[in-house]
Amino acid sequence: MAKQRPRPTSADVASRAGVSRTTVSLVLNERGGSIPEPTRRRVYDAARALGYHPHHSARGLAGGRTQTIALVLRQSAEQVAEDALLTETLRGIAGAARAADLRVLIEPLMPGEAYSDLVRSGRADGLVVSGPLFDDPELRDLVGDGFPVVIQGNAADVAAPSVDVDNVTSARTAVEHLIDLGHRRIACITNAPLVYTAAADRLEGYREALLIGGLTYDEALVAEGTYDAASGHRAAARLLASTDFTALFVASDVVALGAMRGLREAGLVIPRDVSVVGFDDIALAEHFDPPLTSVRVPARAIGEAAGRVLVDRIAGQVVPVRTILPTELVIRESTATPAKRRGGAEGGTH
Amino acid sequence: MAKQRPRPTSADVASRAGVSRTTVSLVLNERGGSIPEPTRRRVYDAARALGYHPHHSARGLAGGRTQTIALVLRQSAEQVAEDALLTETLRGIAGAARAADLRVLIEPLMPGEAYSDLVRSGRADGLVVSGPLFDDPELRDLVGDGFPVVIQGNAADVAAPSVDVDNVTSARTAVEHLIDLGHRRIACITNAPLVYTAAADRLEGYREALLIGGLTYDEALVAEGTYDAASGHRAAARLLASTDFTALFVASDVVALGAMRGLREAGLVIPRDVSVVGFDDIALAEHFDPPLTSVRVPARAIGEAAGRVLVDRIAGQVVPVRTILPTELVIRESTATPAKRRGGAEGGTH
DNA sequence: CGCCGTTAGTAATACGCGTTACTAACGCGC
DNA sequence: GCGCGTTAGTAACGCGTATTACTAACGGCG
Repeated sequence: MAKQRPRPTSADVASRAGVSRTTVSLVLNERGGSIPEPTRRRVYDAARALGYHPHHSARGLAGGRTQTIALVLRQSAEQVAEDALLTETLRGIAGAARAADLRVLIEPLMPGEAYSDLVRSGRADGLVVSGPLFDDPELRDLVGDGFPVVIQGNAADVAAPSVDVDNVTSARTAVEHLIDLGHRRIACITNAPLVYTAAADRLEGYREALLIGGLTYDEALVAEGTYDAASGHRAAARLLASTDFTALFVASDVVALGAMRGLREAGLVIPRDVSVVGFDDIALAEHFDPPLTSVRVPARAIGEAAGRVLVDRIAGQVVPVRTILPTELVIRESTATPAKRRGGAEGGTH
Repeated sequence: MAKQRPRPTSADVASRAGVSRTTVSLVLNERGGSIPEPTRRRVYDAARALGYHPHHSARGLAGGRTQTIALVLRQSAEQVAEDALLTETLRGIAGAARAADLRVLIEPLMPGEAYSDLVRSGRADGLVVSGPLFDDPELRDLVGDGFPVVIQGNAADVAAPSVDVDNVTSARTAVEHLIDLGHRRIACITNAPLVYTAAADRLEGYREALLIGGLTYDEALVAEGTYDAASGHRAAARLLASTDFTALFVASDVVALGAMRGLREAGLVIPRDVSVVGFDDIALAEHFDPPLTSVRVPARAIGEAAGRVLVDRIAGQVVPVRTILPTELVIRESTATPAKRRGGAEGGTH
């Protein structure tokens, strides 16, 4: 086995085509504007005949480019595991990268771990950083040094281009839908601890909707979820134990599924007793029981946009500082007008 | 901005430490067994002081190694999108790679697209190929040439080491659970078209269980799913329209969710009227309504094992041809003993 | 018609940077 | 004083790309 044929080099192609290595390089990189068709063809033919593929490392060494971008996952393991949209985003990035003949490296990076090896060793030409960042001085330095970085999510205080949805407005729209239906006691379960900007933003949207709707924000109606369905289950139980409400906004479909289970276990029927709105519109949301009203986040498009912005940035072009993609509230059967009072003290203004 | 300090090279480290580049290389790669501690320390100190990171491309060019493995996703876009376990597997691979100081490149490869660029350009030292392969001559050639490849899934006719679960036995166990509960009319919805070995194997497990249980295999009880929940929904509707059954084995949790919805829409209650068993045990399965009995597939462990085998293979060690990881049937509330016949033909009309 | 400035087309060469033979110097034991 | 092991240095190598250099053909002009 292991034929180990010795990799054709550009010199092999050159001699077979009867030209110099320079010409081979120029032709194959489509840079030799002045090279006539016949020569070109000879080079292509020779390359194909030999099965020549330029040696990636050599090319990287010579050109200072690795044709690689890295997707840095700055989230805990559990968080990634629950991120139903990550695969889609990844595909989007890969697609955009592929269009520019780049490839994608995955770099899970626990908080505290450094980017330096990845970047300083010249392994990637640019970074898509996914996930929240409280304060990330190393990342800021990187950006300050002019290294191409795109943030997928809220850029916070880092001066890099970002791609995201408008979490505040999206959440507001979702909650406004509940208000429009006539709900007055609307609870909220966050998708993550509030140190994460996405979570904070969605909660802010919830507040804004209440404000606009003339309702008062009540801390007792807010519970914290942590990425997974189990946390939604717990949060729902907590809320049910301490207060009552006719609608529930959960800032993540995954968490919402757990919450729905919690409601059911309390004997409540969705949407008769409680309406539920989720966030993300994961593929499964449509098949929940009942199908979940949710905010559709265009994960694939986010990935594509992030990839494209990074590619452009690497190419030295001017790129938008901020790319905000639209969301859409998908209304399904988990939301309805509140049931007529079943005679209880329902708190708040009637 | 863009300070553009000019990357320290090994020569910089060498001169700062007062040694030669050779010594730097030996020390930093921990290969110079004969270099005394003081020299070693000087090199380390100099490297740290300068923030030296060996240039990846240069290293690859010199050493013929790229310290990179590629995860080749040989599935359609939709399939990947629905693969709830992919993220976990990816993390497993990344973990194993990291432990050997390798990184992971993602390569979505539509059927028909070639590996050659990736491999012949020396971009990766090895491949984890995920997803089914009907007949893949190029992959076979690669393996024949001695290129390190690990198959995640059923290796089929390719002579590369593989990592997988035993789909046949796992499915059999799941269906046996239904039989043990007393079910006699057990339907099946596949997770994918049967050209995929995993799908075929799971169906085979279903058949075996019936056989062992003394039941006859009835084609009318089998419907084909295609990765997503919607297909499960359709398949369930089809089954309900043409036959009746008291239990349903769905070879994918995602598909099962759709099927459950279909059952519900037909007015059936799970598990009272129909028991359902899924496959994969995705994180959400526990929160379905009712919580879904399912076969737990250790996705993370599969990824880790695949990564580890590949790493060892690249290092030239002898690796197991086949690694089969155990599954576990997780029994939840979606399965129960069949209801006493409520008066005759159950065919959806009660 | 011959010379010169161009330009097109291709070649020669240097370079990027770490690794790895191979080589040399050094100190030690015998 | 010789041989050996230890320790460090020299030089070549891997392979493409960028830059500079050169050659031949071509057009214009005197």
